[in-house]
Amino acid sequence: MAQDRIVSSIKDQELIMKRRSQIVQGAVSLFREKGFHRTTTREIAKECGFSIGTLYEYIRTKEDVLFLVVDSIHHQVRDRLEEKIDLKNPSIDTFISMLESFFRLMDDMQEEVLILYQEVKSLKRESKSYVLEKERLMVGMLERVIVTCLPDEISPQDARLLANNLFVQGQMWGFRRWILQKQFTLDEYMERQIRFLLQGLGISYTDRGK
Amino acid sequence: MAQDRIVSSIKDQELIMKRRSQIVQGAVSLFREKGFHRTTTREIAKECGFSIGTLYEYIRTKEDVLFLVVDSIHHQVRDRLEEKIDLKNPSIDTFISMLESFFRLMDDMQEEVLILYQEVKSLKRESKSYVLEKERLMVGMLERVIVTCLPDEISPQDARLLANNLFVQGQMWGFRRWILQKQFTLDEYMERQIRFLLQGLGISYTDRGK
Amino acid sequence: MAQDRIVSSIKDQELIMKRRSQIVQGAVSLFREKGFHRTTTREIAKECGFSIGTLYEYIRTKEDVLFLVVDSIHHQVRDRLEEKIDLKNPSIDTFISMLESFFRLMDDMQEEVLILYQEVKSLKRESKSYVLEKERLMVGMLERVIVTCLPDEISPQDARLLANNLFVQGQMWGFRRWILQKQFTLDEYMERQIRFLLQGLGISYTDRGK
Amino acid sequence: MAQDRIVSSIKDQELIMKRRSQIVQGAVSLFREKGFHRTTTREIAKECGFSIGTLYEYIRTKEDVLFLVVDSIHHQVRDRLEEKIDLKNPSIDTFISMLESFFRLMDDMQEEVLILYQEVKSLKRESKSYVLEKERLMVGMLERVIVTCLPDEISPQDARLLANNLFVQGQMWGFRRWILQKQFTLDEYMERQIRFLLQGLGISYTDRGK
DNA sequence: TATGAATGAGGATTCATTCAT
DNA sequence: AATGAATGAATCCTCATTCAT
Repeated sequence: MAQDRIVSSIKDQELIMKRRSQIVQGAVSLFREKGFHRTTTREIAKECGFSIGTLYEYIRTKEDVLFLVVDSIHHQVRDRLEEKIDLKNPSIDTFISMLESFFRLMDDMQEEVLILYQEVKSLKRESKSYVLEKERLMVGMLERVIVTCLPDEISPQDARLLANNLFVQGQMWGFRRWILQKQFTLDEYMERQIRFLLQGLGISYTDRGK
Repeated sequence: MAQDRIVSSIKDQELIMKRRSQIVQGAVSLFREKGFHRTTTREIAKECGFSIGTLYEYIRTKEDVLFLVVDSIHHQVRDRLEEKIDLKNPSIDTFISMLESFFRLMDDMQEEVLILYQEVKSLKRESKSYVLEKERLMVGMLERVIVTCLPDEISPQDARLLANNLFVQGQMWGFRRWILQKQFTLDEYMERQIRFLLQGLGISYTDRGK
Repeated sequence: MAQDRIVSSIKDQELIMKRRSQIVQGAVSLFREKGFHRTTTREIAKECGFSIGTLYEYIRTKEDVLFLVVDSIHHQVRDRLEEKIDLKNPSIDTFISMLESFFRLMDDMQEEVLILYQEVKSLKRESKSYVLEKERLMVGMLERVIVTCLPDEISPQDARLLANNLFVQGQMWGFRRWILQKQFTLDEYMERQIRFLLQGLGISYTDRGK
Repeated sequence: MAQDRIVSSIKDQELIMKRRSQIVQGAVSLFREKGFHRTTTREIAKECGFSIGTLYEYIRTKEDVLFLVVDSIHHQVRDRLEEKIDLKNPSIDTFISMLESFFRLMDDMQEEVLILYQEVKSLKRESKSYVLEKERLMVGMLERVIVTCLPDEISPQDARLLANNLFVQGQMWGFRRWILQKQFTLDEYMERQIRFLLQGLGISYTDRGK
């Protein structure tokens, strides 16, 4: 559990959870605006509605806040993704609809994903490994979807690469919005990405999905 | 010209160019290592081999250094990309070989591209627009390659999206190296990405390229 | 009574005594390790086995803890010294054996004496006077021993100075242990100091004592 | 050289010496007043007449200031002591006069000695060893004086102990001034200490010296 | 032009103390 | 009486930037 990696001087575990979720909420909105480095711990405390001293009862360093934020975002993405994934009845149609859910999720969380993207590098080695491992798991989820739902055999290598492609294309919608969201609506974007993917796999893509 | 956007108190234009290229060189290697925020101006000056005072004769703020760096990287990428692009004899084969050149270029400059990726956000609005505009031009180059070399008509929208995909897949090789470069060699990676692209466009991809 | 100088919000006097002795015990071991300034009130509370809130029920400021500690050490030293002092049968031999007891006591309590030595300065003027007064009493005890046990008349001034010398030589064994305890065993040290003292007073010191 | 143990970002060596001596001067007067821990770096900077930033150009941590202070005091004491020591014509009379110089020196520098006494413990292990080594050297000087000037053979052990006694008696004049300086003038104090020392060594002490 | 000493606003973190439960 | 969460003033230290030489 990520929470356990951060030491607190508070004993009440529930309170820790509550306060930390406040911290994450406050910090996310600040990190969005100004990035991790330009945000001060005082601002974070203020945004959370408590004093600087209280902030430091729940974390040990500023980097801990970043770790909490990054970990929380990962959690959310994974939880929401898991919700949408159903491998019981694999078919092209369910495949497409899962991909759509994925793209919509990435659209919905683009701000958070942007943070993930730009600030993970500021974590210390150890936390970074932890976070990257989590990302690997998420790519793994997409990979499994691909392997399970597609009719023809696909090599594990190809599946992994396509999962990475999809993952990045999902993120790309957010971090390249300055170029993409001027050209496409989300639906257009999704439709095209999915079409290229399926055609790339030799699956005829008529006008299904959506 | 990007250089003109940064004021210097030095008159000699040639000297400015020379010193600034020293600055870029020194800064790039530091930014790679520790990122923009964790690099101090003193370190930059030292790395460049001159004093902090001299550094400030050629720039006005630390952000100027970042701008110079980012701009220089863009320049290099573009120059080296342009070298490889030849639209005189469009064909699938030249298309493939251009893409390969592109991937190799991104492999070669992955450190620099990473900087581009992670630090552009630290630029002030104005510089950022300038830089993003440059990136648009580069995507435009890929777009033109796609439109020109591929036999069948392709919609401008599709071309643009594919250009973005390619562009990001090139960068992805570097910034997701922790996952990709453990799974694939560069050649494997390129081969696969190109294959998926062509198949996605309905072009049979046998064993050409490379 | 020193205890009365410190205000508590607790009514039960016995409880106050009990808790304060816990405080002293915990604090001494921490002050030994890290000194007064580097020890936090939280650490003290923890070491004592109760909460920070409880700690503050029995003292008003961190300095109170230091005062309690210093006072308690003084008390111990005095009590244990008094035990050993017997002026009923004055003689050179009892003199020597009392001095030996004194040196052994200082050896035994060197950690505490060190605290006394290094931290008294951190007390506020008023507490400091109180503490110094206590020290004066202890030097007075040595002084009386000297005056009573030595055969020849000795001027009060000389007696006072010698008492101070002895007192500091006792402490010195602890706070200069890095140099003294590498050169001498306690017995050697005592034997020599006592010999010089007696000879300085013109009393032949053969091989008595111990 | 102690100065070399502290890193500075300033290049001009002479300036470093000058500024550091300012730092020492300012810090000594503050440490006298409030002790090391209660003195802030800002106060030190202000006392020295420069900004906090400038202070930190010449030191790296607050502890460095303490080290500079302690080292400088040691240096002064040693230099001034060395001046007075002349082992060319050893005799009881020169011995006495050297001891008197020593006591006068300790009287003159009692404030500084007090700092030495109370704050050395706040140094980190490494600096502390360095400082204690220096103190050993000073005790060694007194030891040599004893061995050289006294007529009868004296065991090295005894010489070492007496040197320590003298050293501490010198310091004691300052750090126990609240008790000693109320009872004795400096001359009385010296005269007595020297007398006891000589008699302790079996040397008849009439009314020589001074 | 080049240098590098000086500046001080700003930032992360600590910790004695309080007070509601 | 006991608890421990909350507070925020205080403190150390950094670093971008300036300017006299």
